[in-house]
Amino acid sequence: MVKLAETAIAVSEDETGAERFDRIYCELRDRICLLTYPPGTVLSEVALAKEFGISRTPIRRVFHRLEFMGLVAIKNGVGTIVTDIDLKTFKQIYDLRKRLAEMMGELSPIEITPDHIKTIDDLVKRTRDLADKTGAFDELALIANDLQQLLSDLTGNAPLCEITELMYYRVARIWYTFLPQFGWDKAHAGQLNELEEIRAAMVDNDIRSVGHYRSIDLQRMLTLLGRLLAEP
Amino acid sequence: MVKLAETAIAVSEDETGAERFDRIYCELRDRICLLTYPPGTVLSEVALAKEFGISRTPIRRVFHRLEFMGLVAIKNGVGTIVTDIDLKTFKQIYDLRKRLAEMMGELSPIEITPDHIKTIDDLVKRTRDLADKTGAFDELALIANDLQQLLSDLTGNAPLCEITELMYYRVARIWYTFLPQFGWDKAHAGQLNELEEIRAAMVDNDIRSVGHYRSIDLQRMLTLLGRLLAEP
DNA sequence: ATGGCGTAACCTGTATACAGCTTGATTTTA
DNA sequence: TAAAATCAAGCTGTATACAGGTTACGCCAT
Repeated sequence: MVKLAETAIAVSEDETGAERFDRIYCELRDRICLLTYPPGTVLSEVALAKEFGISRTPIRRVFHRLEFMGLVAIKNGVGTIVTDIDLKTFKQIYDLRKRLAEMMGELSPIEITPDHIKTIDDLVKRTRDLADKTGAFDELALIANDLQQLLSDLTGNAPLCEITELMYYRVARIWYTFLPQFGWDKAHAGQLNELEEIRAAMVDNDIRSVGHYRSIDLQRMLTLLGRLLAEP
Repeated sequence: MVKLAETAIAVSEDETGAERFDRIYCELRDRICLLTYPPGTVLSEVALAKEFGISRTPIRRVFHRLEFMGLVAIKNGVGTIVTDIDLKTFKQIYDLRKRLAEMMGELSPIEITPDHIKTIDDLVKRTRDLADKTGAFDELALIANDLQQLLSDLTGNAPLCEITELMYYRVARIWYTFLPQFGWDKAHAGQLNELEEIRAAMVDNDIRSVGHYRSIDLQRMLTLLGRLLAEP
């Protein structure tokens, strides 16, 4: 059973409409990214409406947002289907993300605060604690999500931040699909290595290097993947 | 009276739902970008529903898309308001667009076809014909839109193409706001110059230079704007 | 047995009534 | 007179019934 971040959050009584929209949107987005809904899954408006105790209308709004994010395809008369990504597009997005990562340090960089350091320290610790927990890929994925969130906070150029997140969530589930094939030790070591590189750059208040390391790690991922696909 | 591209297009009888959505979306997007609906305008769901002869539901879908594109802000109980952009965000987007333009030639560049040359030739001609038509800023804007469309066609990396367009439309109306302040001759000469530079690069089948010139012109725009804002 | 057709089940799309929110004008009250 | 409360108008948000599209199953004819 996949543990979802939002599951534990109690729904407040006086939740506003926009808040509820965000809550459900993030919930479904995470379910897709963590493969609770693997590619090809048909999502039902009525079923989800019932689950969240509302009508189809707000669910449809969330669906259209997910469609715009590229996570689902809405087909009239058929259903709303979790999308898959072909390898060519996957590589294109990774190439793009590498460039966007480099830009993080170059376009309106911001100051790194102790809070940021605290966050990255926490992520490093969480990852270290997973060392012997072979196969906990879902927890690795949650850490990756939080790292992306941290990098977003470090991105001073708001539109750059926005499209970086867009591209991250668009391929997150595909990355997650391949993760187990790398083997636990390699996957875990890779994540830990990236976190520690980024942490070191953050301690030096060197955002440019943060982006640089991120970019290198994306390339590393591409290389690993290429090797994996070439072998069999 | 602003001449809109879609206005002349006859609505086909057997138009599918998705086609109608695109048609209305493009129509409203252009109205916003060409300042038919200047920033601050309150758009009415019922009025537009009546204009297009449909109910509020599909109009609402278009509104939510426009909101996601950053062109309107939907406020419960108030209305759907055409957004404005502060100068800081404007500059951030231009900085970003400069980088994205450079990438066009570097990420999966495509071959330039005679059709592409034909399109740019046409744009150059249209611009030349405007030389003595002082004050035809709206036609200049339509040409700028078509140029952006052409550059999208030349972008092999699909996600890059997508976010480039996103950023273009987000600031297009702001650019259009400042255009008259440059004076007709300067605005017209600038546009023509960009088109001819890009055309020359295209004839050489040199996409990298196409992106480079685009980037340079975005910088030129920023410089002009900075001078304009510094003077008074 | 098999090919084609019709139909039922299920999906999204649309229209519409109603609820909830915001705002500003109007009325009431100190 | 001024300030506060009230109300009305207009907006978006939600729920729901119905329309339209797609698919797959089953039936029938060949």
